[in-house]
Amino acid sequence: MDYNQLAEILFPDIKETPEDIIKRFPDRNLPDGACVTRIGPSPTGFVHLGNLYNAIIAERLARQSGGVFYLRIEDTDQKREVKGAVETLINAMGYFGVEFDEGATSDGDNGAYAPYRQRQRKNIYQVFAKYLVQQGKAYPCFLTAEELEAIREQQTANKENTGIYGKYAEKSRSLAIEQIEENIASGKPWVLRYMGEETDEYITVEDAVRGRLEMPRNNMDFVLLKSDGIPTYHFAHVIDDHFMHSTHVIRGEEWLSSLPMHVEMFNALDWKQPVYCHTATLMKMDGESKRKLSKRKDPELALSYYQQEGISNDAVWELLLTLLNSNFEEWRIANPDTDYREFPYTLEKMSISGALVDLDKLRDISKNVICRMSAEQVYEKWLEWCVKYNGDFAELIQKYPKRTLSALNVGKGGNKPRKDLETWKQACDFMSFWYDETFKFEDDMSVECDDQTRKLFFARYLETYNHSDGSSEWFAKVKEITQDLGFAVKPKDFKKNPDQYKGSIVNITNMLRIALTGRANAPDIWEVSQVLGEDIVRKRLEKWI
RNA sequence: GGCCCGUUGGUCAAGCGGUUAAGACAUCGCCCUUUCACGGCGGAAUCAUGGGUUCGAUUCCCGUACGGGUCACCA
Repeated sequence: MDYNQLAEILFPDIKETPEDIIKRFPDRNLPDGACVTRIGPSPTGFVHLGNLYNAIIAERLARQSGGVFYLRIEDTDQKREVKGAVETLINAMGYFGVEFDEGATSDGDNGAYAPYRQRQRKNIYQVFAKYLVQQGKAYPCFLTAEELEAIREQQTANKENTGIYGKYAEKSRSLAIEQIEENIASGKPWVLRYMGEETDEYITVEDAVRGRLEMPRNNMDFVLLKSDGIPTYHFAHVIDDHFMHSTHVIRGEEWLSSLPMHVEMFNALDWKQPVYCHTATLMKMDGESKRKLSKRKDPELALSYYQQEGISNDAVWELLLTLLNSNFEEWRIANPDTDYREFPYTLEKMSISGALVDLDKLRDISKNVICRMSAEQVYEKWLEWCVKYNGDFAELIQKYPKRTLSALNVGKGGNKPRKDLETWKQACDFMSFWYDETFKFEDDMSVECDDQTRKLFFARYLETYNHSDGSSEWFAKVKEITQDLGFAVKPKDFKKNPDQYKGSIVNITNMLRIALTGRANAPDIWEVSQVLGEDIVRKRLEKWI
């Protein structure tokens, strides 16, 4: 068989040579040790936690080494493409603070290795497809879907491996050049297959997160180019990561089983393999067992879930970092105020078993993240979220900016700040008592004491209330009333001799707190009163007399 | 089914042949406190399993079980 002739029949329009392509995409001029990484999502419109997880690794590796982090759109499957998906992806990543140095942008491409959308790189792939044909390493295959199906059935029945290899490849491989020419002339669809070798060799790959991997060498005649001339993932990955000069390929472990194909291609083209980093799959607890997070069953898989729930982007990032590097939490405790971007991320510390996404843990991280922010930052981020997801509350915040800011400062002083806010969504609920518009009773004060005591207390309280009292003056008055009402001023006294008192100061202050804030869980009463202002305080308490 | 990957408390995990098997979240108890929270102290709770190798295995090797992935002209 004359491979050059075959190549011309298959790719008459391809005039460029591999050398031309090599010239178009010269080496990157980067310092030693700089990592070039990327994410290569398919534009399906669904961005999930796993995308972010891998993106963070790639981003960290590149940024920490002074390298490049880019976005490549793997749109080789037209059927699954969703309009606007690239923009959705970039926005979602941007929300979580992931920015690209180069690559696809919402309206084009940015960078010297463009295009960054695979469908636009068709020509590049075909140059190498043609080259492989010339080398006798690839051939056209005219098998129909039905024929393929029949082969698969036969293989399943024989308990053989499925796929095109060995004797199953013979029919296509043995086609005479005249036959191929005729098939093409008559418009029969064909795919380009790699010429696999029958072999029982093993290959070893040093995976940067999993260590040494051993697997059987590829023996499959896998598809390089689909019938529309667009490459499969396998072929596109090899070509793109070579010419975009990726040093590290970070991807999920579901790619592990196709690794032999990729190794085969790098060898066939005599190119250097990138460092592979196969990451663990994110899992979820389902009843008794762990399972992979699924798009349909688990809303928390979608990145948009975290946005809707108002979970701060920093919190999600920190959660992922704790899953990614087991020493992150230690580092965080040692460096409570440092930006998480300063954390020295390493591949060696990566876990290789599937981590469970623990929403409890996320809440805890989120509390701490928000606690670390200044009131101004909280104000800004919370408002930003509200504008998008809770318009009513956004209005409220903007109607009372001063009060909101003061409210956010309550409990912040001292070295043991309160950690009331978990998420922006929860903040709307927790903060509702600061505004008459949203004030409501969540707890019942009637359990604290009888109606008469209540009336007496509030009457006395308001009578003696002086809004300009300091915290200790104010509390002295509360204690005085408490005592006069026959309640224990010290909770311990009540504990010791419950019969001697009608109750304890705890009941009184609980009642006061509920009257003022509508709930038992709220910050310091005096501070709250100061922020609320005398009018509101009086108005809320008067009704209980 | 073939091939591949994995398995330390409820969860995330440290651990690289000899440890009282870290730490975090959750949970429980106590303390602090005007409540709640915050904080502090403490408790309960883990090496899937059977064989080797070894003076000694959570750690190394083999088998088994369990979980996961993959076997497309999807990525």
